[in-house]
Amino acid sequence: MPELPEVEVVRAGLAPALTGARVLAAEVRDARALKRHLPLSGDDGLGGHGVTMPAEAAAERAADFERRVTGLVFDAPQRRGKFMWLPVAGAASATAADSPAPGVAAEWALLAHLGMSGQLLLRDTAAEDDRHVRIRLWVEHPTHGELRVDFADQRLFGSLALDRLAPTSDDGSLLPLQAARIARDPLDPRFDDAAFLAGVRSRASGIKKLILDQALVSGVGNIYADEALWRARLHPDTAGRAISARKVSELLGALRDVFAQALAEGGTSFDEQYVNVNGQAGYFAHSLNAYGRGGEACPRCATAIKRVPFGGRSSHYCPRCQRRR
DNA sequence: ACTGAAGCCTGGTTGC
DNA sequence: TGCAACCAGGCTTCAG
Repeated sequence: MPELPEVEVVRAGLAPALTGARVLAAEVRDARALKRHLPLSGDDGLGGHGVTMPAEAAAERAADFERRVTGLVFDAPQRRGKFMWLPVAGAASATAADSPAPGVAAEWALLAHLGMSGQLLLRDTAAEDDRHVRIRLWVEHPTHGELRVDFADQRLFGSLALDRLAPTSDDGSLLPLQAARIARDPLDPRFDDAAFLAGVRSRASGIKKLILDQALVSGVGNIYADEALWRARLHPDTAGRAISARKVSELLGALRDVFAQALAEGGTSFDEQYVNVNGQAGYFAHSLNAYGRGGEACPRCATAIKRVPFGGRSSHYCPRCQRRR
């Protein structure tokens, strides 16, 4: 499942091939992979969620995306939490013969969220189809030539979109509107440790719920939440306001450690749900101490790891190392 | 202001 | 064997 390390591996993998690349053509095979994409004109009346898309609206959304993405030239891929995007390069491209529709200029980006099972794959133009390819782009890079970018997504929780960029409030860097409320991640040099500490210690919610809140700290999903809590010896239900400042700092350090280690190992691959841009799995699954190890011995104290329901999914923790307060 | 649940999805697994 | 129910989980929306 793509969390920060997985998304970052994909972002870094796309960078050499797509920075400066130009979109030759686009094919939307399944408009459900455009949930976050809002057509410029002809309001289809959908917020993108909760309503089954009528066939007409789906076709219009697909056509709008294909038309507007064709001809775009990308700058280097960026990431905020689990969102990543390719900024559209400056106005130079907009004057070409096959220029994009008016309104698609430097302040736009091709936004991607991988959801649960999304993959961005770089393929040779002649390569066979991977499974579950929902959207395909043909691009041309000045030095690498032509290649395909395939967005594959089994469960369709992810999506691509053209989204507008706007300056952030802190340093004025550009963020897609849909990622505007996402906090920085713990590996970001500009991450605000003090704000995180204050945020955690002012809330009554359980600490696991808090670190899954992307507005407080981004990039954390179920796997790394369980791993960081295990490392910091915190019970997932411990109220934020009951945790000492020192312990919150320790947890932040644990998040940084687990992210950095997972990044170094190419991410965590479970059930072939996550692969890099070449379709290869990561190795961090072998390094997990708690997640997915219900019933197994805690690597620290040998007590059986507990698995309990948590908001429609599961929490894994050691009942001895991670005592409830 | 906060919490919990529903809804979006498919494919592998489990149960009958 | 065949089919239904269930589970995985990020994010948004809505009801309480």
